[in-house]
Amino acid sequence: MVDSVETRERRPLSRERVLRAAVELADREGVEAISLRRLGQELGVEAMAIYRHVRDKDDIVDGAVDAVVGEIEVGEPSEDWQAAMRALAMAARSVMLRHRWAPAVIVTRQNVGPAMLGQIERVLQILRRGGFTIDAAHHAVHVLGSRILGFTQDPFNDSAQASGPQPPPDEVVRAFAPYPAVAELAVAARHDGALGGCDDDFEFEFGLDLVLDGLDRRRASASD
Amino acid sequence: MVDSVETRERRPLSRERVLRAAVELADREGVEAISLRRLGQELGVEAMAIYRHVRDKDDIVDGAVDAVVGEIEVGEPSEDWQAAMRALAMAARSVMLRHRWAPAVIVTRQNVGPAMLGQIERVLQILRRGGFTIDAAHHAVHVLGSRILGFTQDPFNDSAQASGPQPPPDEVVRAFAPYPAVAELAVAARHDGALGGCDDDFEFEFGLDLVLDGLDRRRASASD
DNA sequence: ACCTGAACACCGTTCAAGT
DNA sequence: ACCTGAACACCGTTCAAGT
Repeated sequence: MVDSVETRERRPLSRERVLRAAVELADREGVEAISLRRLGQELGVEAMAIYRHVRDKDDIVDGAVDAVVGEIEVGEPSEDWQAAMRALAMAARSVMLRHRWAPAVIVTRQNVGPAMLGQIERVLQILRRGGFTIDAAHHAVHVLGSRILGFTQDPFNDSAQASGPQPPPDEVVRAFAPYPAVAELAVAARHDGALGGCDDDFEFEFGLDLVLDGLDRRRASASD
Repeated sequence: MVDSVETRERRPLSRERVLRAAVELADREGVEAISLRRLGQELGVEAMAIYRHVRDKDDIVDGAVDAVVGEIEVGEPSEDWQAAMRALAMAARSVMLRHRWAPAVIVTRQNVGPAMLGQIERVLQILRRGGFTIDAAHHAVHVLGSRILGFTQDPFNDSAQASGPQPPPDEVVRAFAPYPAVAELAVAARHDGALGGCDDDFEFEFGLDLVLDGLDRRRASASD
């Protein structure tokens, strides 16, 4: 045993250890309980020592959220895209039920960590393989959003964030190298910024009409 | 002019005045900016004076949210339930775009103020008049949820809240007198608590399948 | 009756100082 | 190199005291 749990858990303060403590604390007492001082206490260290390993409190909360998203289990997706999406959604849900504070926090922040990006990549791949065009997959990601998946922010998201000097496409591709489907989408949606830069009004109405259609179909089938 | 804007706006501190200041402050600087001290400053009063008119900070935030929800304009709903729901959703959206901090806050808190209750009542009436059964309307409210309407909390909501000694049905009806459709639903759903007491797993899968079906239909129509 | 001052137990964050 | 003490500018909330 080269690296026992004990040695990994004890001594050297690390970003990972801080984030793990934050998740556990939030699980026990809610996100509100997360504070530098409290976390220090939990880790047997003075609060200020934590600043050596994280930028600030927001960094801790974002990191804790991404750690939670990272817990979502991911077997090889089924061939049937609906079955694959359903399995992913249920897996996401069971994780969020273990960390009930997480969905609300995800919805508040617009930070997208690597785990979240990984899940978005997974969703896009399932959809693309299922025959969705880039555009259709894009809209689908929005509809599935935080409500169904618990790991995408969105509601009334002001997509104005992604303005400013835009990096050239190839740079975008390089940054998103581990996430090819996300990169593909980012480039495709480039007319108004990489990812998140999209027509909010359209996405909203797309989701709205999808839901209204679905409800109407169920209403009809129930009253038959 | 019996009650000019000046006299209404100035002098006597009131709950309404506090909430209005809170909404304005959040609009300008985000929810984070809402604090007793800051609000006092804004109102030209010492922070502690505010406690005469609100219970605590949570009361202020909940009140501010309900005030925002109250801004949603509500003409006489169209005969066609889909058109009526669409109009309501768009009205809700435009309000939430004026108060971008609100949706995230709504999602966090499980408090349901009178304005929110009024909107739920409206939704239920539209659906019932559109031919939905109580059950179907119930599921519809969940699906429309915070994502579409911006004024219903829900995501991964632990419905365990409504346990404990249950008031008799007629008392529920009395409390919900101004909201007959909500009352109807509350009584109908009483097997596990008035409103919010419902099978979360079922609601989740209902919404999930509705969205997946809708996406599949659109994917198909796009690739034809 | 309504507002205030002072106090308590907390925050996030910085930075010079310790080892 | 890594952690700490002390400090700053904030929090929510209570309560005795002022008018």
